[in-house]
Amino acid sequence: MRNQDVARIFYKIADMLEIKGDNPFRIRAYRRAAQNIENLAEDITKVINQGRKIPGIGQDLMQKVKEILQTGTLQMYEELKTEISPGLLDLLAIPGVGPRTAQIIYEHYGVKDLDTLERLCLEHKIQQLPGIKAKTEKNILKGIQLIKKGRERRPLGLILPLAEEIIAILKKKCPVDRIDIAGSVRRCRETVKDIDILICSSSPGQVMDVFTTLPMVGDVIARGKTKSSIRTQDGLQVDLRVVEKDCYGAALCYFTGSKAHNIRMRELALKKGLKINEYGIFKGNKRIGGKEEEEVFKAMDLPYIPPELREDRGEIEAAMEGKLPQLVTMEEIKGDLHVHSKYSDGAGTIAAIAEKAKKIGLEWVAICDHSRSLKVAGGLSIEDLKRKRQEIDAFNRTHADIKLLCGTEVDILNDGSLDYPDEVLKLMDFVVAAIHTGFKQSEATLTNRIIKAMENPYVHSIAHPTGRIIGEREAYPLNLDEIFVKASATGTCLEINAYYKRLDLNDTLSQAAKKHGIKFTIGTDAHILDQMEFLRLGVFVARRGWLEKGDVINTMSYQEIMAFLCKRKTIK
DNA sequence: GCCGTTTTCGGCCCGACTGTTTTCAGTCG
Repeated sequence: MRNQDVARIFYKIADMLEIKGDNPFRIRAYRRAAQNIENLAEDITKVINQGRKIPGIGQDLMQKVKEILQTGTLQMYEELKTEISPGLLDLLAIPGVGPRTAQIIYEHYGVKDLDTLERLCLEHKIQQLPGIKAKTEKNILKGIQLIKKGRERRPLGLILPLAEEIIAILKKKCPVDRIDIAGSVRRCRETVKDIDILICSSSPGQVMDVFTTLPMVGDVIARGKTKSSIRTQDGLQVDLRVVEKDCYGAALCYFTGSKAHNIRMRELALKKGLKINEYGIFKGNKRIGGKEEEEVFKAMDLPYIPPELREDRGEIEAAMEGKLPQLVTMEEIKGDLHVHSKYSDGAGTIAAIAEKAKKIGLEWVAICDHSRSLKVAGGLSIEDLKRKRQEIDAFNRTHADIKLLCGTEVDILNDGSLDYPDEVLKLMDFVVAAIHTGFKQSEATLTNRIIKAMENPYVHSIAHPTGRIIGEREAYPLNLDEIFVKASATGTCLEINAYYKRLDLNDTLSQAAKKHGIKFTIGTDAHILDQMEFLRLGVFVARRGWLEKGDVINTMSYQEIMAFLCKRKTIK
């Protein structure tokens, strides 16, 4: 039973209690517990066996967690399911339909699935219900169609450019004093559900006009004086808030979230006899600040907490103790440690990759092509690899402003051996080892393959360690504890793969690995030149994983990293 | 159901917009 499975049961219980009209704080307790379980970087069974506490889980919920782990379910949950049809929960998923509306529809028509509800809407049966009229019925219909189209979270790497485009248009067409992306995009979550934008302007009406008529608008959901929401033709919701200059910082805090972080901050404020909302910091009725985000934290006697950390995963406690990390920044990154070239399945020549790296502002880039057995990806023969070595050496002799590392992404074969012999690996500046086959093997087999690879002195890092692909493929089963211990013992780095669909290791696993003293390599895994710009996504993951400059070897200069990588080879 | 710098009971974050109302409930973030 995985953490996610336990969390899912608690989320469902919360939904069902909500429909029953239970105590809202009890409902919140279940959601908070679910979220905290979801965020655990370690297996919940292990955490509980060691008697460690999980925030938001008291005596009662702890008992329930244990019951789930032992029996695979929960009696209370099973009982709730007999009271509340699971189909009713699906109604809650419709945007615009909350517990109240779902309950009314269910009571009158016993609707259990979206198709039936859609038919009833089309027959105008829903608008005959108490408190529901034509407009609401139409909105429910829209919501159903939206769900059918898929309202899943989307990768940040695809959404961020859109958010930046909207900002650029608003800046161009309206008088803008300040403007920022807020919400989960600002916190750099790996996937996002919507885009939040905060703006301060001398002409709010004009801002709303421009916003609700943006070229990508498919639908205007709401248009108010301070808040408007649109849905793009692609079905993505974008919310815009206009705020006064003096509230900007407080509003930015508020709309950046996360919700869990905000709740903690507000609770903290209450204890200090203060109140914070999106309009500022208040002592009684008197506003004592809110123009800048820093003021909000300062009022709580806290240092500034970077958006990437605002998930209520311990950042407030760390801030109180003065133990916040100095997060690694994009400016500190000197190179990319995983780019494919034309030698294998990449599209760029050595020279083109170097040129692109220079444009991005890098000092060096490691070109890591696939190894010989990965035929579908144009894996290099030993002869071709040696040719590549020569070309890169020649390039480096004639270029001072950008340096190339000759690398390989060597396959970890089914028995854990590597796809090139040591005498070939030895010729490389940088070796990142990866599993590309046998995903269906057992946890023990897969774990042992990686462990064996880490024992090879020429292997510097493990590429995309868990193999997950966002929205497409689950991580393969691994004993990550064992892997972290081994990585630490052998001095092997772990990769944060920055390709927008991978982001692997992810934030919480990176944070867990850091506790073992492991160092990280960030690589874009770019197969076309433009993908090298995903580098920042890798930095976002690192920041969300609480990593500092010293944890990420991409922050080293060319001389430093060459020395670092060389040292690893001589350990044997 | 959790939790403690108003601590073992009594709190628990808070405001905008919509739609259906005629002062407010529901939903959302």
